[in-house]
Amino acid sequence: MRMLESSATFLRGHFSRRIFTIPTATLNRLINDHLRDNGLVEARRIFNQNRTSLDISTWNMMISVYVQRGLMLEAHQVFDQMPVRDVVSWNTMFMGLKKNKDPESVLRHFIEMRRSGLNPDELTIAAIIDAVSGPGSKVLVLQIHTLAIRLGLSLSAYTGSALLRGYTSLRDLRGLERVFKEILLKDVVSWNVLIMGYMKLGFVEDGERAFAEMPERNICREFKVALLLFREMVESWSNRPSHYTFSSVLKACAASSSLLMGRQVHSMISKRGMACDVVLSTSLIDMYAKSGDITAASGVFKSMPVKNTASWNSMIGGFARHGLGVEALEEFERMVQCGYKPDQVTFINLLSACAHAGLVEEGEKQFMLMGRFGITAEKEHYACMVDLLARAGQLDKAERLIKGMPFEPDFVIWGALLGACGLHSCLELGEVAAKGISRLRREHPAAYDVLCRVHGEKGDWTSVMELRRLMRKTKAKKQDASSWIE
DNA sequence: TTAGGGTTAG
Repeated sequence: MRMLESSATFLRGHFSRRIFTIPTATLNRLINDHLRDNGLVEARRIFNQNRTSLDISTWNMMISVYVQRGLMLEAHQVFDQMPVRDVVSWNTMFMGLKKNKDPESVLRHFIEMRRSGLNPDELTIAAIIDAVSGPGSKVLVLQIHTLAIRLGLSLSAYTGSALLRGYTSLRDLRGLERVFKEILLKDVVSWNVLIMGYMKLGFVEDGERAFAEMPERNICREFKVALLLFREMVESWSNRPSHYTFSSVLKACAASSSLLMGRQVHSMISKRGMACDVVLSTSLIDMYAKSGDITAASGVFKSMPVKNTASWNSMIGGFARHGLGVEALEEFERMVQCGYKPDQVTFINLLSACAHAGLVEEGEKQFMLMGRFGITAEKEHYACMVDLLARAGQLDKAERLIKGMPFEPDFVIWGALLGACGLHSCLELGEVAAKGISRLRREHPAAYDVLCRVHGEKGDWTSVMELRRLMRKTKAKKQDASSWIE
């Protein structure tokens, strides 16, 4: 460090007297050494003094350091002042914006990058795909995939894994398989993401249909394929399953309530001595609870030498799912006694446990006590409370709670109220909820259903017919698609 | 000089 400082003084001296021009390579190395040694202030000083003569790689490194420390404003400043930018400069910015959860800026910058005439590389494609992925972005994912194919980047495992995530988010099984086939050298990540995608889609879309079509007894078609892939991977030496692999597979087992496979994975984890991993154990609890085996979930939880908030949340959530409200409350008490700090999720789980078990008073009490732990009630907590009150038939109270909320009711809150109105055949409030949802310009799958049924029960067939007509009309509406990249 | 996949909820 002292050597670095003295060399900087030496160079600065010569520079100020304009005797020598300092070789760019030396300056670059000096700044890089400072950055590596955590000397950001000194690096920035040398950088600012010499910025006109610096290598593009040094500019990029400055941006990268700022991005890694979450200093996006500073990263932006350096990026904006660059005389020339290369693909690394753009990629580094994309990663920073992505980390900052700013997908719109990622896209804006991507378009700007294309206009500047630079071609994306595999890192660019991956960052963009991750930024645009989501159920409503079909056109974008397809466009970027097309671009990746044209540039020959869809063959890479790095880009491929992002594309796999993209197609999973579109719930596009065929797209998922096509991308996987395209990847030339599949690595552990490609396999993990594929397995995860298969499981997610298998559960949501193909579930019962695949189950019925299946020639064998206990495994749905997609799960069998995924299990075979998983075994293939376990057996191949270069693709040893890691913590990531097991965690993905467990999450997938949980999502598909695949207890059989979950147990197999559990024994693989134990055999490899990975049973102590907090994340894996938490995944195991979740898997067992979601597959219906709450005893096994509780067994894993009790055997954990180290726990964290997520583990407790997972256990409390498991009890909630099983309608074991009292157990959830008791576990929560133990959590607090053991000195763990509950977070937002803890209370969502706890309140939903009360809602499922009909423990109205206890739920209200916990809702009031949240502040003691420094947690402010957010929309999610209000949604649980609306659910709790409305399910228990206290619809007026639920409505009052919504009116008194410090924010506008959202889709989840109206949905909870709507569901309960269906349960208790309350037309008046059901219509309020349905109107609330339509004001958000959204469709609720149960909205028409609930209203039709309640109108039907009252013998109001004119309204039922009108609703059915409306339903057909909305369903027939097609989504507009437009191209705005390139 | 940039580097992807893991836990809890609704």
